[in-house]
Amino acid sequence: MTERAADSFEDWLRERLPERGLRGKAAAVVELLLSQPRRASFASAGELAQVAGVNVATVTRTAQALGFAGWPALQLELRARYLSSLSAGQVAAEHRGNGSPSSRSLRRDLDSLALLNRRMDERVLLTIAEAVAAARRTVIVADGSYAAVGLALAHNARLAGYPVAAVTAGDAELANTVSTVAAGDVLIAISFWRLYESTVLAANEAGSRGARVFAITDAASPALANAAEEVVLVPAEGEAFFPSLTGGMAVAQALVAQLAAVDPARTGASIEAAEAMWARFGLLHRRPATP
Amino acid sequence: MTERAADSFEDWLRERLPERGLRGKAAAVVELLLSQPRRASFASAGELAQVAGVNVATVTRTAQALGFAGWPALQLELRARYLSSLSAGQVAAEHRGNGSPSSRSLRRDLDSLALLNRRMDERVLLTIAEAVAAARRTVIVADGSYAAVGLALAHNARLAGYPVAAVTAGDAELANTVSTVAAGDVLIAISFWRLYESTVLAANEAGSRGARVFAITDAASPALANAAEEVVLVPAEGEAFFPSLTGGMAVAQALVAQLAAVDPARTGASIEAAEAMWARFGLLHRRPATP
DNA sequence: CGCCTCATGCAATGACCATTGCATTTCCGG
DNA sequence: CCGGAAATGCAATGGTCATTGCATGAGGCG
Repeated sequence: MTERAADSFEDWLRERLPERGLRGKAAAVVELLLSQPRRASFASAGELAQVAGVNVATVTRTAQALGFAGWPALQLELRARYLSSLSAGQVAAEHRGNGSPSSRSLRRDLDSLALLNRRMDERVLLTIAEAVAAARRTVIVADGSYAAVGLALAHNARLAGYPVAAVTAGDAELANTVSTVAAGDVLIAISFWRLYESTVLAANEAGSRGARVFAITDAASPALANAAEEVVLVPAEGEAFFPSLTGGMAVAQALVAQLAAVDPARTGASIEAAEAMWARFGLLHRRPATP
Repeated sequence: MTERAADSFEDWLRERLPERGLRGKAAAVVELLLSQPRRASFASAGELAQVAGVNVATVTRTAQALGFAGWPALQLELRARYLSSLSAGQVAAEHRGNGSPSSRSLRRDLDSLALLNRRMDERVLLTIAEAVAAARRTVIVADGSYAAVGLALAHNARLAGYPVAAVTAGDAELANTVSTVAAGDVLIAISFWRLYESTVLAANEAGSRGARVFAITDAASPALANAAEEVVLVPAEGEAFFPSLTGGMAVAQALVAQLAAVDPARTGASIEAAEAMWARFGLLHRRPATP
């Protein structure tokens, strides 16, 4: 979907909300429709319910709260909007495979990354990179399967020469870490699909202690958006049950590239030091000479 | 669909026809798939049958004649191709950003992922997924920044219901783990850019103990290729100093998608158990009502 | 024209779908 | 804290789905 189309789609959907709003589970369904429009276009109410962690009846009732007779009626509208947001291509994609789950997964990740490229406001990435570069230290909060993105970001940011640590090992460590956060620090909260309570608490706590807070997420969760100075939205719609971390990893990669450009001399020196250490410890396998 | 995309789609479909061809009604179904790809992407077999003037059983049997298990399997492939044909032009046509490091990084990751989609031999992913599903247990070796990919793969494979562990914390732990590897196990070595000596040793050792060894890497390293039954090549060229893990993450995602399809009942039960546990521990944030 | 093979329709079957009434849970306001 | 209203889950229900065995029809060949 194009950026303008996405705004229009979201505006349209939010206009249909009842005046008193929606509570917990129904709101989760709406967020899922917004963050996974492709799935919403095809999936059964049962599948949507499973992904959103609600009962199938709630999907039906949410559709009705939005002014439709039921799920099929809502889905028809969602599908039409989703398809019309895709423009007719002028260049054929090269199609591979026979529709296996793995090839579908790769294709979906490609689509998500294309969307990410179109949507990304690089000033936000620049803001975050500069905040990290200027920070006393940076804490990245990421748990469960999101930990991978947090770890990669922290590891490479450290290689780039900055004091960045990822907290991925549970609530106790997170609480201990956040209790030391102060003004001058940066906290980056990474959360896709389902939002951990502890992540929200950490973001709010860090903010109230004067740290700058940023979020990398796949849905416009008000709880996290309220806590964060900037939010990076990343498509994370995956094949089957699992959200895809490919877009998140690409954002982590982009952030580090931007961070490395803030002070090239500092980053260069840090990398040289790391390389010297690798050589001293004999960590790397000697590649045979190219034939 | 564009003319060239239609030719490719049509070529693909006609290649799947049985050698002796199709007669009357089945041929009408195929013509309908070609002439109304959007309907083919969404409609039930019953609706297609009605439009084509055939019995619903003929739709199923035509799908089977084309090499699919049934209508849903064929439709999934048709849908993926139809959507790709709509969005592919966007992948190729739109270029964003003014050359900042972050936008160059995102762009490069998109190109890498497009390359990965074109090159990927999905039979290799299927082989690995089936090996993991049949294994006594699976060990993923990934260190340094590659740890992120290993952790994500292990975490999601466990969610899918399989005994998979990642070793990411250094040589001592790796040695201890490999010393327990035996026939019936699987070892997946993940290594990009620079190849850790310990990774090569672990792969060789596991192989000599009778385990099946697979590698996910960005270069055709003879040392690792010799040790591995199959090698998945992933473009990992990143912006600036750092290799990009985006392609690696996409492959991990694809593997888990394939793994989840090996025994859907097992994976479904595992996910249900995990969800019940999340609910019991009150881990997930309740989203507030949307205003 | 007759025979044989393959294609196709009919109908039974099991699975999944969406909806809704009732009971329970949750949230908000006093 | 309590009560009431709304949200939500459970389960029953009727409908639609896709598949497949059996019977019949169609087409091709001798």
